Amino acid sequence: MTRAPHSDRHTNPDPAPVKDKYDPAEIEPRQRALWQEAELYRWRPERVEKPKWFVQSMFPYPSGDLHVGHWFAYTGGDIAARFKRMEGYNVLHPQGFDAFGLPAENAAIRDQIHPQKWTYQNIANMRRQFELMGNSYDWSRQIVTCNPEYYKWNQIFFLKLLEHGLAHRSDGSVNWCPDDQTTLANEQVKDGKCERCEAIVIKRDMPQWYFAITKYADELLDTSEIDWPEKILVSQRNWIGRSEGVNISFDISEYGLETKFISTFTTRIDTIYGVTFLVLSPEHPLADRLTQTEQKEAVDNYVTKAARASEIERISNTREKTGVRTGAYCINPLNRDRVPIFVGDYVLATYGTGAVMGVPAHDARDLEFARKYELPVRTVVNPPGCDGNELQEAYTGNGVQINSCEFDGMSNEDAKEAIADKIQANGWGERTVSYHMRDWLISRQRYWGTPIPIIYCDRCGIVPVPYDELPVKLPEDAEFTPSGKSPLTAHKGFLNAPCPKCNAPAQRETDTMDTFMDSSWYHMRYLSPQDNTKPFDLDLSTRWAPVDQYTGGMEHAVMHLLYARFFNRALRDMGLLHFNEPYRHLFIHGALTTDEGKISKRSNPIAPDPLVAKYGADTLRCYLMFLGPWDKGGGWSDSGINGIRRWLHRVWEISLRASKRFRNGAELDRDLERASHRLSKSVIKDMHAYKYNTVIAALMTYVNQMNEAWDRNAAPLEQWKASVQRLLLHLAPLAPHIADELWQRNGWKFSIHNQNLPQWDEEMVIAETVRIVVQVNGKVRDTISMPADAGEKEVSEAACAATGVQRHTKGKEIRRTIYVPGRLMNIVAT
RNA sequence: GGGGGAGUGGCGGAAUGGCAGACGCGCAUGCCUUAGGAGCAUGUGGUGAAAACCGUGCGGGUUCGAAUCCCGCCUCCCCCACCA
Repeated sequence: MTRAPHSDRHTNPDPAPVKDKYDPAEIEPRQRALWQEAELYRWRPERVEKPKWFVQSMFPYPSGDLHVGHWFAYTGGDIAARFKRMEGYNVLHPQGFDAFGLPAENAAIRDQIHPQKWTYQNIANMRRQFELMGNSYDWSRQIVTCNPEYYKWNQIFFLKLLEHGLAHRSDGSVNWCPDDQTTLANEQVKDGKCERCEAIVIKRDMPQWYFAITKYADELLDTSEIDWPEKILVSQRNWIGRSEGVNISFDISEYGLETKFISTFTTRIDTIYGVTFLVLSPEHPLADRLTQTEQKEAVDNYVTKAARASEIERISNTREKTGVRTGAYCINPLNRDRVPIFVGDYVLATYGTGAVMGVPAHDARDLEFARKYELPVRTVVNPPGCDGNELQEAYTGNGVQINSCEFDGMSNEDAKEAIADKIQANGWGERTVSYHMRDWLISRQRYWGTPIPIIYCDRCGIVPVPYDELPVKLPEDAEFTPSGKSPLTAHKGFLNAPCPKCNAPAQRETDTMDTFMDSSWYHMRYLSPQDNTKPFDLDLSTRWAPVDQYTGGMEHAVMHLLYARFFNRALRDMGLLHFNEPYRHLFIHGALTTDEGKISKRSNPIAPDPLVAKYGADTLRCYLMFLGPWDKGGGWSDSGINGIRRWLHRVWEISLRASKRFRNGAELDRDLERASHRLSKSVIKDMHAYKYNTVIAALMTYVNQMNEAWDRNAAPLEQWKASVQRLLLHLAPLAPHIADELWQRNGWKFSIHNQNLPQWDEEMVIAETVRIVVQVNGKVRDTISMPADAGEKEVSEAACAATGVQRHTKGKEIRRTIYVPGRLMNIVAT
């Protein structure tokens, strides 16, 4: 229903035809059609005269609908791309879909819809929603990772990694539902139970494929080639978790097993004389072997229970440290002490050697454990100034060795080296480096992912699928059962295949790859998305890589971003590309939240579409960016969106005002001129820092200043037009539709998005006179107005004479003055 | 538990050693209007008649000067190996 235009029934001082009103619903689709027709955002690699700028936002998972969280993330990326174009760069800004993953499979089970159909429906819908945003993507380069033309390259990379010794098959622990006989993702485990059948979930080992990221651990610690936020670099360093220490063996030969020693890793070999017990992880191969008959039942029960706890639970310091005696003992090689062996779940099988030496005096967790099981506490590093009383807390700092035989009296730092030397000399162990990072487990017991191109043959063993048979495609007629079991294991046509070597009946690998495989190299695929002869173009990649600017969310701080760095190096070492780092600059935007937490598909999506229908895409874009700094995120509420709409209406009106009715001034309006140069200075500076909220604030201020200039009636037409141009040019990256519409309505050449940034002149920023704040003893007492070029002496004299200053210096002696040129004068008086 | 970030008016935020609260929301008053979830104008941290004083989570410190730097504490949010 259309409302009657009431306004022209009444006296309107300046009646405007309806079509001159700002109507986003009319102009936004029209502008987007013009851009598309002109192929405005198509990447043109042949334009080598311009410097290149590859700017990429982390591609979305096609979960169904874009929510305002997506808009928040992708608007910022688009603004960055548009700004770089106006700075004169040749910009590539692509987009795609990270289309493999668990939700598609869940939908298949729940709604009996094929994951492929579900995924492509979602992609179509999200493409439509993306286009509403008006982002400057080159959609001709869209990639979809579940397309066989894409995942074929995952399979080829997998085989190449295997050939180069960078992929291996080893046991790994999974969440296992004993009722459904299937692997569960962490998110499918609710309170230790299977979310489908409520059976208690256990940990189970099964053979899985890994990539040898640990071989690159030290290289990944080198971040000299990348400009990333420090918080991300810190996260990656912590994740890699490099620590230097000693592997030392404790003698268990008295039990007559083929294994004569338990190896433990410690970074504190200086505390070796303080060892009063030893703890094995429940998964440790010796845990069962060493357990004495009378302890057997207790240990078995404990190990079964431990298999149910998650890793994060287990290493939590608030959780009580528990363990159980094995009844066995081992010998500390340095002092021949015989110490008891426990099994405890605060020790992780995956870190170090899966066994730790217990030094309760110098480790908080060990102390807690020792107190619980009444084990002795022996201090071996004396804190400085210690009076010899027993320590109340574990002491982890430096000090002097005591109770440590010939090392007594040394600093513990020196003792670390001396003890390590002695251990190496006697063959009890060796210095080693341990990493917290494990190899990258890529196997997933799922359907909706890249099939791992391997065939298992009884005679030939593990046989790679030959390159000319790739891709190994997902069968389309798979069945999705409520148990969640991988459909590939039940699909005879997929499972059974002849061995490529001996042609005997054999079976395919039914696991698929982690979706982080897809995202480890996708940026390169944007350069040649339709090329079926190679994964990416070596020449283009050499010229266009690395990605200059990558933006995304904090949740990818470690895994995706570390895997991509690893993968790039692996490709380099296999001769497939010639650079080290995939992403040169990185920007991590914040998250939009509601009272219920972070906005996401899973928790509380807020749909942008109704807001676009009511306010327009430009208003929503600006509103989201005006909420706060892009890297901080913030709380979502639409309570202020109307303010942005009002402002864009004012931009509309002020930009078209002169053509209707211009009140000409004769001379340049100096205040407006200064405001213009100041605007460009602050906008350009803040755009480089992604501070879009203050960019918008500066533009709002400028609109107010233009209105003041209009009221002064002082600006000549040319100056006014230049001001409108400047306003629109700086607005264009943020609100691309209205900026281009107004640009064209003013008769300027299509498109505003092909224009260069306005220039500014530092001399024009400086005012002729400056207001100087005058303080007495640090408190503001007056302000004075001075010529911009006034010297300190003149300012000081004027400041002392100011009435507000006089009042507070009367009867006092002026000790000194501090002058901040052009800004502030502080008078110290007592 | 570990790692990261943040605490400023009624609200979102600005200011990173120099006028605290830019810009906007909300609110108030006025104008316009048959009408307004529209538009325009003015005002808007607190106390106070004023002068002035107080004020950036809390307590201390450095400094001529601290939201900003340092020390100690409190609170909240985000991320953490099969969600992507």
